[in-house]
Amino acid sequence: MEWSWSDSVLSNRERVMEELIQGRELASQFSTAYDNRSVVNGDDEGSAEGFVNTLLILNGKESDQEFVSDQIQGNSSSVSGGGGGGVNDGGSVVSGGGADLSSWDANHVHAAAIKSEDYTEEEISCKSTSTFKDGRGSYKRRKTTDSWTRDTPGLIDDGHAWRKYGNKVIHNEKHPRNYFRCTHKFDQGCKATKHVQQVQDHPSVLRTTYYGTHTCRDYFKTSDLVLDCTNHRDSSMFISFDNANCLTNKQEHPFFGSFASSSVNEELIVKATSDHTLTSHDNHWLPSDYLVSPDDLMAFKSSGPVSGFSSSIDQYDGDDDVFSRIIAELI
DNA sequence: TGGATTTGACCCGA
DNA sequence: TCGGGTCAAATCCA
Repeated sequence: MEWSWSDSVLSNRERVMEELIQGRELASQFSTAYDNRSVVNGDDEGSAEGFVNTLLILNGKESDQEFVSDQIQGNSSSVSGGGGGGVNDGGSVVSGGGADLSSWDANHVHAAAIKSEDYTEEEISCKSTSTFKDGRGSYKRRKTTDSWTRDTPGLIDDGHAWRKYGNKVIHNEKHPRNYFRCTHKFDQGCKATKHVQQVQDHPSVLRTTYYGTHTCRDYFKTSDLVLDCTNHRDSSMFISFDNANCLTNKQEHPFFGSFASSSVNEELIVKATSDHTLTSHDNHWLPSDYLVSPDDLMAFKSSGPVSGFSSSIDQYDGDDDVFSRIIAELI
C-alpha cells in the first residue's frame, strides 16, 4: 500500500515519533495486560488516548482532539432508536485534507476509546447488547448498542450473510428502510443487524447502519475478526498492523476485499455513532487496520487460529514491527 | 421442498 | 399517540 505522509505529519514528525514510541510501549503493555485479562478498566484510558493522539497527528487533525474526546464522551448515550430515525444525520463531514486514517479506523478508535474510557465492565455488558423479548413484535428498543453507518454508492458485500426481516417506511423519509439480521441469528445467536436505506438526497447512495457485533464464528468466511469493531465489552483495542503483519491479506477477507475494491474510486462515508461524521478516500484506506475485541481473541484462542494472531501481537516487540518501520520511514 | 423475501401486525419507547 | 423495530404468516424462488 502506498503510504503518503501529509504535510502536517511531516511537520509533526518529532511528535509522531514520540507518540509511536509510546504507542509501541503501550502495545506491549496491552499484550501483557491482555494475558492478565485486565484490559477492561480505566487503566487503558491512557493507552487509548495515546493511540488517538498518534492517529490524530497522522491525520493532521491534532486540533480536533478535543472535539473527538467530546464525541467519545458523548457517545456513551443512545446511538439509535427513536425520533428522527436512528443515526444522527447532523454530523459534519470531515473530508479530504490528507486524512491518512480511514474513517472506519477512526470510528474504531472512537469505539475503543469509548469503551476504555466510559464503561465499567458491567456497564459494557449491559449496554452493548440488545435484549429482545419473545413474542411477535415484542422487543426492547435498542438504545445503546454500538452502531456505525456506511454510505455506499451501491450494494456492497460486507462479508457477512444477512437475511432481510423487515421493510418499513420511515416518517419523513422518501425511501423505505430495509432491516437485515445475521443469517446466524438462530443457529449461533448472532445479534448483528443492519438497516439499509437510500439516502434521501442521493437515491443512488445506500446508507447502511450496522448494529451489534457478529458473534457467529465462521471467521474465515465472514471476516468477523477484522471488523466486528464495535464489539461490546470492548475494551476493544485498536491495533494497526502493517500489511506485512496482517493476519490475512485483503483477498482473504471478503469484507476488505469487497469494501476496499468497491471503494477504489468511490468516496466512502462512515459515520460514527455520534455526530461525528468522517470521510475517507480509498487511497487513504488502510486495510491493515484491525480492531480486535477480547471476545474475538478468546474465540481465536479457543479455535486455533489464535496462534497466528498471537504471533501478530508478538511482532510488536520484534525488530520488524510496524512501529519500528514507521519510525524508520520517518527517519 | 427448504430457504429467502414480503408484508401487515404488534409492541415499546419517546 | 406516534413512529421505529421486530415478528411471523404468506408468498416467492431456485
